[in-house]
Amino acid sequence: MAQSAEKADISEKAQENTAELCTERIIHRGIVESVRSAMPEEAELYDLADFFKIFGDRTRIAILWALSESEMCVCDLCMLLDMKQSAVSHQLKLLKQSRIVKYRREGKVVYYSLDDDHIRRVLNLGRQHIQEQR
Amino acid sequence: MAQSAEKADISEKAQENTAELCTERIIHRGIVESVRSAMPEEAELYDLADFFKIFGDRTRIAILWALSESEMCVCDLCMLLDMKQSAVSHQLKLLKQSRIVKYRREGKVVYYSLDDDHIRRVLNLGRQHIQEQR
DNA sequence: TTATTATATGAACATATAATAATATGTTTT
DNA sequence: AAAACATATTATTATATGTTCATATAATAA
Repeated sequence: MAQSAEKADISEKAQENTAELCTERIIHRGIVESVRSAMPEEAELYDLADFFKIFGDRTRIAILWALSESEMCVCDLCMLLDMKQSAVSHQLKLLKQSRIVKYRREGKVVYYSLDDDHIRRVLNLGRQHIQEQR
Repeated sequence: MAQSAEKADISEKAQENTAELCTERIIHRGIVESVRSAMPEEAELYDLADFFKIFGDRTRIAILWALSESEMCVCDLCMLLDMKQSAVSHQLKLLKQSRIVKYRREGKVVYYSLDDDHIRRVLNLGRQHIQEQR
């Protein structure tokens, strides 16, 4: 009843503008509704994606891997990774903003390290995963 | 000796072309060398980054969150996420290629689900992390 | 067979992102 | 104070990525 009403609604919309909305029919209404109620808020989806996005770059993974071995300064990272200082600083800024690394200053030198063991655990899960896929 | 030779070499290059190489001085040679020996191969860095990259998108996170609740077909996902079917299929293809989701066909309908508990653990670690940051 | 439905794919476009060059900032040393 | 140095930032450019449209494929029903 509610279902056929909605179907009518959908085909109406489809006539107006096929491109505007998802005009698919629901196949498993019950599942869709129960999953919908388990979905988080928009902001949480974006935060979660943004968190993982940081790990999704070769340069940042290299930096994180290095920092998982030892605290390092920017200059050391440049040399290790054979990269321009500004490129390294850019990535460190992102890592800093996401609270994935922390830093301490000692005179002119800034030392970076992993923010907490949480980050190390995420890294290790990823390492495990790709090991298994080989 | 080797060191001063290298320095001379670097400043020479710097004169020719400042942009060519990392011209920074090494501050902590010992650390750089020991970390260098702990770094993985290039391919492993890329694989790890590619793995996390998949989680670094709102749409894919939404799909994964949904699939962590229940197996779903493409059509259901379209309705749940209010997205075009082709957009959903494109993302499912990426998830499939990375072996993050698996699928089974039942007639015309294709059901997707998380590939293994590994994926669920990665997701949950991420969820925990952003919870703590709030 | 043809029609219908569910999903997949290719190409194009718009946006996001990483690296670079050039420059600025902040710290120490002289 | 000025010079030297380590790091940060801004603007730009090249590349990567997500969504859309159009179309293709696969399975079922008539």
